[in-house]
Amino acid sequence: MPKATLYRIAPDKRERLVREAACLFAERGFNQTDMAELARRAGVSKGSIYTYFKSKEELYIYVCRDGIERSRKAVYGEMDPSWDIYRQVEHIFRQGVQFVQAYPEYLILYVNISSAGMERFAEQISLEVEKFTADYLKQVIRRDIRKGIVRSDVDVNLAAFFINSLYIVFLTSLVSAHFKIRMREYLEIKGDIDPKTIERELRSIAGMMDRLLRPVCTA
Amino acid sequence: MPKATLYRIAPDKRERLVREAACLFAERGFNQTDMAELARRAGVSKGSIYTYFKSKEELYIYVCRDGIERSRKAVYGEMDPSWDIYRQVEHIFRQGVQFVQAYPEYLILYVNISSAGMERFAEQISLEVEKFTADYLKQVIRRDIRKGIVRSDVDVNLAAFFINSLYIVFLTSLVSAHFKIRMREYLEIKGDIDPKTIERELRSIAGMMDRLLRPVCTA
Amino acid sequence: MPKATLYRIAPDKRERLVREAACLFAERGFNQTDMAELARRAGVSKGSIYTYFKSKEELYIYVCRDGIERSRKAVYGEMDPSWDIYRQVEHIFRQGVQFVQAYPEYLILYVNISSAGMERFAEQISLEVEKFTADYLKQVIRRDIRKGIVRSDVDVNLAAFFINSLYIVFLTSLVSAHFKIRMREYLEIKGDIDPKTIERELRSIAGMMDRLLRPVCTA
Amino acid sequence: MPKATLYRIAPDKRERLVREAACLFAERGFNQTDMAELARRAGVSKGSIYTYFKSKEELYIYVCRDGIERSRKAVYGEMDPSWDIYRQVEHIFRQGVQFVQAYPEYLILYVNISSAGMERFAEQISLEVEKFTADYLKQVIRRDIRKGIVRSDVDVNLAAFFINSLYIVFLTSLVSAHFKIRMREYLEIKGDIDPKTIERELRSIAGMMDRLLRPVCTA
DNA sequence: GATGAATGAGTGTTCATTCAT
DNA sequence: TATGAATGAACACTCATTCAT
Repeated sequence: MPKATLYRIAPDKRERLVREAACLFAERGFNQTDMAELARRAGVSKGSIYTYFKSKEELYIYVCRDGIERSRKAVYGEMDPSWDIYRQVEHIFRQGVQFVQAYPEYLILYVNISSAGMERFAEQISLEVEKFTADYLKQVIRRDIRKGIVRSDVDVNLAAFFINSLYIVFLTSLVSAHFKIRMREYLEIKGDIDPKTIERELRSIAGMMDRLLRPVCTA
Repeated sequence: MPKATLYRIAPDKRERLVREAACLFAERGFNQTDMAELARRAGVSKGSIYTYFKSKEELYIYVCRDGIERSRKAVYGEMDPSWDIYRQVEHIFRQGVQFVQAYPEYLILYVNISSAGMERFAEQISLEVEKFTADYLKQVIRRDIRKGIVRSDVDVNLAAFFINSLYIVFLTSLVSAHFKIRMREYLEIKGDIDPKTIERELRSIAGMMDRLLRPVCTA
Repeated sequence: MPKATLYRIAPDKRERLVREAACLFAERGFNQTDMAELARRAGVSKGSIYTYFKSKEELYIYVCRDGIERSRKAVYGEMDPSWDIYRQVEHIFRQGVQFVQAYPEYLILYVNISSAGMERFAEQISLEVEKFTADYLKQVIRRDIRKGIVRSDVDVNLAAFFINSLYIVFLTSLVSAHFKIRMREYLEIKGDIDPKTIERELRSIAGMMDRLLRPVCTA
Repeated sequence: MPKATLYRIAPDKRERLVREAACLFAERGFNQTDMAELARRAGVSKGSIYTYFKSKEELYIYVCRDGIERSRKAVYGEMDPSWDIYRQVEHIFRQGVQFVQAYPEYLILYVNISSAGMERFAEQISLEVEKFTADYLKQVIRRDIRKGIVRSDVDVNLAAFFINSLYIVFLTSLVSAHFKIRMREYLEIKGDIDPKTIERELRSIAGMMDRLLRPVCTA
């Protein structure tokens, strides 16, 4: 979707532009981001951006897709598909936390797609983000039902939906002002949300997964 | 925070303005909402709005708070506090669904507070929304632990956090373009998200609550 | 020119309105003065002002005229017309300084009539302010030429013009930001313009008057 | 202070903009000048103006400073510093008159800096205008005292102040509605203020200078 | 391919004045 | 007579996009 020109310029330059765009869009939101400011930050001219992308909208979509890819690589990249669902989910959460702390901008972009007036972006992007994770989780759950390590009466779709919902809320609580305040209130955290708290949450989420999916041990 | 004038005008007029504002803000987002269009829709002059509110921002905050109040009334209004947590949570979800279907704009406003560039609103509003629900849920859970109908090893804060997270994600899936697509993908819903599907989800959520909180029946 | 209503209200109220108007107009200028703010400061309603005056413009003119009258009373009120021109001019300057320090707003209003976009006010007010002083000075100078205490080759009109010019510039140097800076630069005044400096200037001006008007003493 | 862009555009375009701005600001005053109208008159777009200047205020200051420079060139440009103070002052007045008749807008801008609500401009501009003239006059007066052609008991600062005051009032009488009316009243001028009257005034002012500064010829 | 000057529609807010009560 | 809610034109400034160089 970006113009061919984008791929002809120095990779460094492209990377810088795309990264600055992600940060700026995440900082201000789509509408409030000024193409001139972006150009300045990225060290290119306003005109140049328009030789790479047809419009601000196209750039935005490109940046979002790029973010999805990066996060997927970070989260699923080093995962062994043979692990059981419990280990995989824990890995996903842990990698997600790490990615989000290094590159909060991409989660912010993800969250923004749900906000008012962003429907046109949702139409173009949402399905591609969600399909991958949904399919992935469902397939592992199904496999582990067959293996007998997930209860057989579990509704696979709902389980996947539920796992991912928690994932989203939890990660968003690390980047959005609102969700940070919310998490602090619920978990009665004073001061910063530190690694220890996060670790505790992660373990507790693992516990929940167990309670929900693991067949009851009947002696 | 709004000017005293707001309370001196005909209630009909005030209601219309505040309702139209909610809908328009939810439709377009804060920044993209044009005060002139709002005035037109509400049947008042642009100048008048500024005799009720100091600024667009103040109006926005007023509308958000008003929405919180309305939703609280709808959700908690007819609830009997003596019910057990399971019944109360079910009631909350059911009333939430109903409210959100009648007035989706207010949930959209809630969701928007998490988007980029809205941090200043989060600072003013988030705590007041979240505190109420957090406190409420925690207190009921605690009571029901004492009553022995909730497992005593449950982390109260995390349980409340978890219940509310699901509540938010589920309701948002009924109003946001992105979350609708996401839910349809996860739950493999073709066509509209109909009452039957919702009912099924609600029951399944109830099941989850049970599994998570109910003491294991050891014979 | 103001409406009859103005004279039917309590004198206190009228005085307060007219005084606040003078101060506010002097502070902000005609165009930047907000009738709502004036109403607030004067403790009356916006509507009321419009029952006393047809328009902001009419009020402005009224306030200017009122200021002229007040300054005239202050400057010429206690002057003995039988004094010679030298004594009278000194009295005028001295009283002018005093008035301007007590009520700087009126001189500011006077100065403003010369600014861009105020021509319509000049047309209504300038002549009435200037005529009085011009006539007065000329007549005293003429009388004192006849008395032989002013040189007979003096151009009466120019002398009056000159005296008044100095009067204006000197007094304006006590109230206008620009003219204060200017006077401080010329007279190398550090810090505030204090009574001592003013007194020195006044004496020096008296000296100038003498040198210009007094017949040369040929022994 | 203006943006670098201003110096990169065609000089014609810049000159036209700056001249139209001077005229319009002088016609309407700072606050009443509409940037859209200025753009129209200058034959550029509103947006363009903002690529040259950060704000209306910055443009105003630029125009004022530009006017000061132009007037200085016109008044002091062809003056021989070796002339005595009498000849120099006469030259200054004469050139001032000529400049003001060709470009009345710049004197109007100067006068406006003294009006209400313009204090922030005074703070930025007044000193730079006044310092030059003040220093210049004082230095020539001092030199001519040493030469014996100015009385040695003259207060140099006051003399400079006085000369410049007359200069301002006289020139302003040629451009401001109020001061025109005033001068006509004092000098009993019917109809226009024509070159003959001006010439008469100039000579009379020269006479005053003599009387004030020239050592009394004691035989 | 890169630049950055030019554009002009768009927007939040102000404010003199009116008029129903 | 007093009030203050209502009005809507006005206005500074922004910004995505274009295009000549």
